[in-house]
Amino acid sequence: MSQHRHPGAPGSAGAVPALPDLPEATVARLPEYLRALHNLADAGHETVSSEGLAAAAGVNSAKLRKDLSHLGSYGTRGVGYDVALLIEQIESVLGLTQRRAVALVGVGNLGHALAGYDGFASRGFRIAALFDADPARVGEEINGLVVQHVDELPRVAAEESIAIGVIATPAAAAQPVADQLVAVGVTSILNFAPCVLSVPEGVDVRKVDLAIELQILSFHEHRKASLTALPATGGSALTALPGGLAANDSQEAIGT
Amino acid sequence: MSQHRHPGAPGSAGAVPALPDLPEATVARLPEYLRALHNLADAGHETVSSEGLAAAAGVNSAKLRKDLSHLGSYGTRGVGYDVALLIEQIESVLGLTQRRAVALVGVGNLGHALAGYDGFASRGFRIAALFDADPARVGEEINGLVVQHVDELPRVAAEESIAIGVIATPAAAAQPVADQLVAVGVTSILNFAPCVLSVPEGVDVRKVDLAIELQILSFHEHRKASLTALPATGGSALTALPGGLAANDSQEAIGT
DNA sequence: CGCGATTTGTGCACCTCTTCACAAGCGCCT
DNA sequence: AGGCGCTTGTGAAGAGGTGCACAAATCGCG
Repeated sequence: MSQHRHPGAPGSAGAVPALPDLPEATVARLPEYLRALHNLADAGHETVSSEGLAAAAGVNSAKLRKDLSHLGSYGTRGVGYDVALLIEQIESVLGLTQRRAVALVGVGNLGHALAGYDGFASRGFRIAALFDADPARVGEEINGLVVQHVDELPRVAAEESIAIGVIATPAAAAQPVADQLVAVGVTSILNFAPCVLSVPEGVDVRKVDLAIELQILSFHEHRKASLTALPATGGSALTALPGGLAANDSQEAIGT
Repeated sequence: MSQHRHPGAPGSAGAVPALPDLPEATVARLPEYLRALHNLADAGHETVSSEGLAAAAGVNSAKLRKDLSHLGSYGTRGVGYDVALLIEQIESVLGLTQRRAVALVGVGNLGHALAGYDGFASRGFRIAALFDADPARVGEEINGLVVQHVDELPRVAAEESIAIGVIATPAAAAQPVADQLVAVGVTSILNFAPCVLSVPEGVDVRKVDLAIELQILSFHEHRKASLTALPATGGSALTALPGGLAANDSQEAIGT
């Protein structure tokens, strides 16, 4: 994904809540905890144990405790974590206290859906501008926003203080678009195009490739099929799939 | 544990002999290699070095070589890898020799886009059926497929030999849908709903949460901003941040 | 006021993944 | 034939992540 090296010594803790360099794996899980916490808060819970939160987030409880300990979170032994406080802490660490402006480039099939995805707005982001290179698409209004030509990017980026760029163009157009985003100062890019982006140091790129996810699933499907075909010494026939779920297979692990 | 095996005829991929248990990290990268290889093949390359392929896939060359060695791949020292052969090998390992049928449940905003996403078809998958629980959406035709009611799932799953289920419903509906998919024998699920799915052992779930990706980017953006705002501690000459970039001086007002 | 029940925070061992560095192998050129 | 340059495949070291198990801390209660 993104290559990170954290130079220097972050030891100096001023009056500012020092931003500890969290393990990347922890950072990737914090949003999941946050979502679970919001659910718990909506359900009226004021505190939650690591066990309960871990279950809601689908992780191991020890892992969760270690993750939270990394950001110096305050739980209470014998009680658990204060839900509201923990939400505040995680949102602060993730930088969600300010609503970041997102520019979406490429309003095709997928981009159209992303533009209308309300999950962004509800979780701290504001889609501030839509762009496309196709003049036929410029001017179209989606969700209250008018699609602009990608050449307008420099002006709009400055006006709207774009913090994150989302690329939903065809693969061939992705690299030029990324270059343009970088040129106007965007240092975080979410790329849906199936290609590798080359960006200067200091720019973070995360990639989401829907077909890759399916291919990974395909591998496991393939493997499972070849396992049932193999002479598994267990003996019990795994024929009936819907009815009996043979919990005998302890080797199945869903890794992510 | 025996992972070095010589298949008889690499040219014909009939019944796959033995599936070596690849590291999960390797499996996740194989699709990326595959995409890069297809690009290279289209560009007319017949062979490629690990260095070249690694660059095209955006990874370290040593990592790539180790990944390929895991699946017993045949490169030629001094020359590189045969592009066509490698494509065949990877597709065989990923189980892409057969085109798998995918059922998509939830034809809302995102699901609509997924139904029309041609990246699935071009990479070995066939969207075989669309479902929704909303009667108002049933009957709609998308990309040549008619949306059916989710209650039709058992019948259609059997008819179409559904191998993979994609959930693009709201979070509240995701778990029941997953249960239904599992009940009809689906053992691989790609979940776009922002929630944790609980499935029996032996069922693989992969999750894609678009907002989480943005939140991870937000964290890095937040960190970068707080780093530039901090006065550089003396002596650290290696903090060579990109010089050519316009420094985005958005000062984070970190509350006390 | 002390005790037991409960839950956090963490040291430690294990495991997976990454990266370096280099020997072995291959083709080409002289 | 022999040497030379290039590339693969891999051993080994290191880095990072995971999960167990337990001490420390806190609350409620008798």
